[in-house]
Amino acid sequence: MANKVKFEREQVVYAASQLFWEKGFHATSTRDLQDAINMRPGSIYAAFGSKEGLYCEAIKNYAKQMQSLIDERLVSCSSILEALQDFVEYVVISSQSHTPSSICMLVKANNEFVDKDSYLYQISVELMIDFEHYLTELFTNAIANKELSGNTSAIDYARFFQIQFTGLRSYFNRPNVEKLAKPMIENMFSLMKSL
Amino acid sequence: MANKVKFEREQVVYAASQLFWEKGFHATSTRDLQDAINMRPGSIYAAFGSKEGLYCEAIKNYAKQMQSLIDERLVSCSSILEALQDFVEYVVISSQSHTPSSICMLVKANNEFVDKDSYLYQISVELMIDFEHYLTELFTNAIANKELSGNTSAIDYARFFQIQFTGLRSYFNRPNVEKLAKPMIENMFSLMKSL
DNA sequence: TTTGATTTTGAGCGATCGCTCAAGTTAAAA
DNA sequence: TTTTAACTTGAGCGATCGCTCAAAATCAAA
Repeated sequence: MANKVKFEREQVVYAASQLFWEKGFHATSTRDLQDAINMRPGSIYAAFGSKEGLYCEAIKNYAKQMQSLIDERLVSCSSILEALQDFVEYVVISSQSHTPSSICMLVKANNEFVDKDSYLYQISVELMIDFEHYLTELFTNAIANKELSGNTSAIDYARFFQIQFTGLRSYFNRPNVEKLAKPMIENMFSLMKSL
Repeated sequence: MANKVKFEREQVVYAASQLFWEKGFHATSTRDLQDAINMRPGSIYAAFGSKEGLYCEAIKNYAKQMQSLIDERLVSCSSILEALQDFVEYVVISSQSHTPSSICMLVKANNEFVDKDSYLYQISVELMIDFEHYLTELFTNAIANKELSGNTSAIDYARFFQIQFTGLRSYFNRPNVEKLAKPMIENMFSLMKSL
């Protein structure tokens, strides 16, 4: 052997994800990253290969963070829809002040990487599809639990959820609309239940 | 006097808006712009002051393009809701192949400019609010025409429209979902009519 | 200890960035 | 035709970009 790495990979990737989430890929410089994760270029490139490599781990880390937020609520809430609504309210309302951006990092990535052949665009699509599958499982269970009618398929509920959620997060990325959030989210869920 | 400018400002700004819309502000280099608008740096900076100055004119031009798309349809369609639905179908479906991005340039700008004090972020908010006011007028008329119930206020219809529209455009910025668009848009409008 | 494989460091490379400005070109006014 | 103010050109500036690599530091094994 000889020597061991001195950084905590998980912590470093998390810190990088926060910065990339806030500023996007292009507007985040490697100098910004050096400061944020407290590593020198040589170590960064030994560990992650490139700015793109680090971004790739960062965005995957972000996707996990999102799912964890839902998973926690599935444990503490008494129904799947309640957990989802609590999750949406947390993301759109409560977390605003201590989160890098109102906008989903996957959506930001999907918007930013214009070249459809690029690796990072494809990763963004992959992670969004993963999330849709995850939601579809939840809605499958919600239908089985009679929380939702079976008039709409689980995948269509998942699509509906993603569109509403993305639309809401986009809408609340502007000043002076905070008070509208709660009723709009309630509206989203009552619409969903009426599908 | 002495000499006259040799470029058509409107055409140049339009060409710049297409490039900025596609690639975003940070990923568009001034060399890219030079090629796209066929001007040399000296002329560009004499006419627009800075990359930011040109972007500013470009995004305002984009907002006008959007409103024109609706205005045209208000003339040719027999109701306001029909015009809006045709507009949404055009943007989400028909225009996909010859448009720089599925994503609204205002939304892209709003996502990209993180610093809330920056001029370009504020412009993006301003233009979104302008568009919301424009929509509110349309929905005011639609309510007066009995195309929509008066149970919901015009501004709330406008907000609903923006959230759905943004969510849809985001959803369709991924491959292999084209066939879902038409029914989803129909769903959006039938939901809106049921509000 | 000493050794030596491994990791960390940071000066700095070549490329590209946004932008400037002196020189050349143009055309209305004299 | 000459003058002259306005416009266009493009070489290139200083700054910053993503990234490299030789040297220094580190620590398990000998």
